[in-house]
Amino acid sequence: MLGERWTLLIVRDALAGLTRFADFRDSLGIASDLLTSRLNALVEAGVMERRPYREPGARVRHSYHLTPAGQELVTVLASLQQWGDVNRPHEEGPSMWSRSRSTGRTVRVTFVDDEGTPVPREDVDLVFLGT
Amino acid sequence: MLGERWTLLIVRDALAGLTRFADFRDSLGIASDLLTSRLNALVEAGVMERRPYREPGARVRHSYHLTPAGQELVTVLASLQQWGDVNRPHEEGPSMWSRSRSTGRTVRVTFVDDEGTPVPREDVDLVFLGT
DNA sequence: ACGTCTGAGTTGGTTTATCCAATCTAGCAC
DNA sequence: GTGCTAGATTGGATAAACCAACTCAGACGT
Repeated sequence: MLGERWTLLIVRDALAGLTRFADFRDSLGIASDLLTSRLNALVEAGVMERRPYREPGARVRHSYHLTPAGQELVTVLASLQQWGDVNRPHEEGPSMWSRSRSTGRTVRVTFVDDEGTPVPREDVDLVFLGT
Repeated sequence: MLGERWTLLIVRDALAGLTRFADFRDSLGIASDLLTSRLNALVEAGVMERRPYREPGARVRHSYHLTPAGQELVTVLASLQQWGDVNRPHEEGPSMWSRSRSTGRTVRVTFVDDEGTPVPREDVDLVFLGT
């Protein structure tokens, strides 16, 4: 579901604080029919929720907000960003990074064990069930 | 590039140890023309590399292996898996998890600050440049 | 040498998804 | 009523995915 085109980009923009249909459309350049379809799918999947809002002198409209489940995707987006930053760098440097809201320090995504001790990526093994 | 259909699934299977054309095709059920195209794109992008190999009594063929850059994607795949495990669980439980090769302990993906101290996801803020 | 078999692609045609522009739909202002 | 606007819908063009049939190269049996 997250693998469909545009979906993770919409989530990224939502993490950046966008909430309105036109904001997503203008930021991503996505066609409005697809944006409707993707937002509905995200709402259906419990990643985003629709909220009514009202600007003065305008009728009620909907805005789109990440649910807690959607906010959890920050880890996925940050790890993708981190990978691209290292392995496909832009000359202008990264256009996004992660930081602690409370301390202001830059943070990164990594593996930790059950005691919270970081584990280097080379030491991590994916274990698969089934075939 | 990673967002194209099948691409991350191929990487996941490569992390699971698959290396041969037929293995990827049979595991994923992908059409062989698309598999050719995606493997070429991954090689082109420096995520996988082609290696000649030879089974006894067969001609030389190619196998596909993750480069170091490709192996870095384990963090992305693990964070996606972790999200799905929590937010879209299967009744049979997860079909994949991460563990430390050296200690055997289960590991998870999380944010840490520059001292290696874990930072809870709610405290993490994505910072964007530009618009 | 000759024909057969097999894994790894290629090719051609169909189906599905994306793209794009034009159109529609409320509800508010006037 | 009429006009305006953001959000959404529709229809047709383009591109991507899908599927089955085919090619190709080399090893093997005889």
